Amino acid sequence: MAREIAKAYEPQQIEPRWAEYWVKEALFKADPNAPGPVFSIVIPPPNVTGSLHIGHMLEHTEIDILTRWHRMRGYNTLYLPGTDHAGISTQRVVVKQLMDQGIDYHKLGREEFEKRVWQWKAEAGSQITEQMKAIGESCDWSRERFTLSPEMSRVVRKVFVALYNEGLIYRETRLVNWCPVCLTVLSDLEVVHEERQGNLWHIRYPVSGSKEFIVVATTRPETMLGDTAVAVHPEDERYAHLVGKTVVLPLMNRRIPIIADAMVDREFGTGAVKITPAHDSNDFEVGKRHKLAEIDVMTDDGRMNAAAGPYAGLDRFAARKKIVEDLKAGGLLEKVTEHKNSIGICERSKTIVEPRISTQWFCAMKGLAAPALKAVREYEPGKENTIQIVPDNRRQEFLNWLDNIRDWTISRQLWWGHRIPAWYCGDCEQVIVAEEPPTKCSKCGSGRLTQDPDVLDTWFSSGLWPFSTLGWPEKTADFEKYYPTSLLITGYDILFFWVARMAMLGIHFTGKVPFRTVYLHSLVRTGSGEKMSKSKGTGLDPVVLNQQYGTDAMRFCLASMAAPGTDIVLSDDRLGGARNFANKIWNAARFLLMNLDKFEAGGTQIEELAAPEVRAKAPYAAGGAVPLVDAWLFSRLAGITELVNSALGNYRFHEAAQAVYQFFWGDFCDWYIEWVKPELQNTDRERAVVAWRNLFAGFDAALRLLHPFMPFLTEELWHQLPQPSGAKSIALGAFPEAQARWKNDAAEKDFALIQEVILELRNIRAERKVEPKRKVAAEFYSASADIRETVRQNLDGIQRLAVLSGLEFVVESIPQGGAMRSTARFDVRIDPTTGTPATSINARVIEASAELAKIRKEIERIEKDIASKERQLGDETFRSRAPEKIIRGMETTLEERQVELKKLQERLGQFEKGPPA
RNA sequence: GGGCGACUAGCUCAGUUGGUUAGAGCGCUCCCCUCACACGGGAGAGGUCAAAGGUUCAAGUCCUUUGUCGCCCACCA
Repeated sequence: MAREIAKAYEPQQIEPRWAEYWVKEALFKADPNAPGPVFSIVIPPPNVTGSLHIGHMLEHTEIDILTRWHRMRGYNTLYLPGTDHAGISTQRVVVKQLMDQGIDYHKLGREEFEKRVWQWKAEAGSQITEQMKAIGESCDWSRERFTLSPEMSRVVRKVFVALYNEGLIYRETRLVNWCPVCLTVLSDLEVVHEERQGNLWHIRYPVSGSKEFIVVATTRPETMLGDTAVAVHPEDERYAHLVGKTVVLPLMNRRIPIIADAMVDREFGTGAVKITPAHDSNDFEVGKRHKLAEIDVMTDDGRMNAAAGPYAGLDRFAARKKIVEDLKAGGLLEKVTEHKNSIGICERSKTIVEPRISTQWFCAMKGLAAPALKAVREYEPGKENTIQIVPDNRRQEFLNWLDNIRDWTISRQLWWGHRIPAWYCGDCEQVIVAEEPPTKCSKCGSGRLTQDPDVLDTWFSSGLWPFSTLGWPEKTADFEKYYPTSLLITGYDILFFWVARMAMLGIHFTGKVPFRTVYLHSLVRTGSGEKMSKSKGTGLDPVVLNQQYGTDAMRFCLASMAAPGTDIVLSDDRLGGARNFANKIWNAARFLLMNLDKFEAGGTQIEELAAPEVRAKAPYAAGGAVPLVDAWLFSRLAGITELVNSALGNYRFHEAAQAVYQFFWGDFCDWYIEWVKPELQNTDRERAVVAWRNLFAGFDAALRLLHPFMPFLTEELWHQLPQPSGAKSIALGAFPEAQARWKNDAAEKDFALIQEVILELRNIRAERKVEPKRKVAAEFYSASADIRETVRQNLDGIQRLAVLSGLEFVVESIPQGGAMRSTARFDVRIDPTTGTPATSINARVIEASAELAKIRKEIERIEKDIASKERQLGDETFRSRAPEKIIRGMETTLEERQVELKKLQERLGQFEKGPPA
């Protein structure tokens, strides 16, 4: 049976097949009755109409790595997928789409509009989940959820009504953040602040019945049309005589009072402030204190309204311009200065947010925040009902925010979302809040009821996600088994938007924290440090990258860069490196497969290699002893496995990925495979079988270690290699555990010595420009009998990997100079006459002088090192305080350094006598 | 105005509790298309860890100050 696979790894040929297989076989369907400890994770639901971006790719890679890792370790694992209706952004997308077709969504009417959005959701909504399937995320697709599905909506209504009945949800008129483009109120979090260079206009307000002016400074002249007072500080002597008088509001010719209020900063501007309660939150407070009128001078789309008199109809910025001109013309503009201030921008539309008086629904937060605060503050490993936040520095951020939390504006003037379950009676003042539509007024019995037109902030339903998706409020098997979820992986940019709200609502409604740990992943940034964004054209499209490099390479690359707490800048180089790694793995497997035939031809059933019990017994001994290289490999494997398991347990993806990389490429391919090649063909059948068994067991373990990072590649290769019949997927197999019996310090030390000997020999060859294939004679010297013995026992491998015709053990130290190298423990020399003869004299002189300089530099470095060590070791305080291990180690190193120094000095002496042979 | 983070090899970045000669990928130099892999193999060069001070037997790692850059929070007109 010929086992041939393509010469290079071609992910496009492989990925779709396994992606489909995993879904079709429902391999990752969770079973609440299955045994094992629980690992459950719910996806941060991406926007239903969105598509996968690079941030998702990182997030989902991390989630899937941990999910697959836990599953392989025998956990009862659930990875629950789903999407978010994403109220405001979805509505914007559909509105724009309609606009492109020349349709005004207002004219369509609410019902028809909602229908169109559902239609759009049906068409576009599966894109992101299809992509998730295509990149092989190991979700349980039978449990897919959507925040606006009937089931989730019922939970939303239930929660709303409960909070209302508890008095935590209320309706009130106050100054809110208004987006004139989205035409809805926004929560504080949806307003992003930006520092911008603006102006401070100093405007003269004439004092009534006097020739005096009071000068106010403002950054927003257009709001003066709604001024209802001018305020000064009560103790400001400059204006004391004016308090109680009135001014004539310029342009409007309205008389407004001069009042005294302590909120005024005497140092700022002129010390006199215009008060516009309807358009500034500070002024709103002042207005309340002084019972001032609130004059809204704008329309909901940011134009001046009728109250703005002659400016009505102008856009707010046009009005500003016009007003400034008019003031100037009237001699009322004293001066204009530059002023930097931070302004609020709508997160979605990027428009400047307008503070505006409006009646909205709010959720009181203080009471909800307290238990969440407690759960995070009191976290300790293993402590029930507390939440761990990783990385730790985000924890303080979380606590600070919750400490200063303000009420949450939960209503939105949108059509796409969970409609607020509140009805207003047309015949009395009654407000009815209920889970199901009421038929008549609970107070007057009237049937004239209208439902509140607004919908809920999209984060309201997301806030319920960890329990709404698991069947709450019913005590379903899923809820009982998988809640609280084990872990939440999400971006730190939505720590407050989402994580905090889930924590609060989860604890409030279920009495338990919704997740035990929150791991906040990095953000993927562009080369210039910005957050990647498709709209800015700076985003990398993961679908394109997956095509180009393969999903596995992409995943591996992201994982290897995902150090907690630092952002990621992705580069083609880095992706290419990961792709090369995938190819390396592929080719190592190819090597195994190509040789399997030969092995089989020798009469051994390859099925034997597939048997788990055969693999479990590795490393096998040949002739009574485990060959050094095998003992070394499995000892390394034990170390790497330990490291990977501990790194993944601590969300240190990069450490885990890099460790596997080094192991596979460096240890397994460069050394192990190269070393065992001849053994596989050994005419001593028993030895060959041992070599094969060990090779397969080693490769099998490596494949499993790699699987969470590179699921497609490993699944494909796993199926190509002999496996027990009936085994469906590497994903359902066991993850390696570090075996105590694999640990072998002596083997690691001995093989490291062999590697060093080979390295030094190759080094001389390269320096002497010996042709790669030319076998040269070499000499070896070591004062240590142990070292000599280790080298003697591994002579074949050394000769082969260093391309020697023979290695002679000499009894005396090899004189310094010529084609030799020294370390503290041994000397090696090659016979230059077997190498390539004479380069030109000129070249030799240059080389010699370069080497001389190198030797001198090295001597200098070692002398410095020796001096520092001698000083430390001679220091009594050091000896008494430093750990024994450090002292011991330093002493040994010092001895070695001294030997090295002596040899180098000898070498230098040789050089000075004359050029080397 | 507060708070946080970054500054380590030409580039992009690792470096958990301070402990013997600071690492990786890419790039660079030299040699090789050797029967798994040129998406490869072999051998190298390259860093006074942003600056200054301090703590310590010992500092890339802890403290202070400064500089540059980035982020978050905050109602200063």
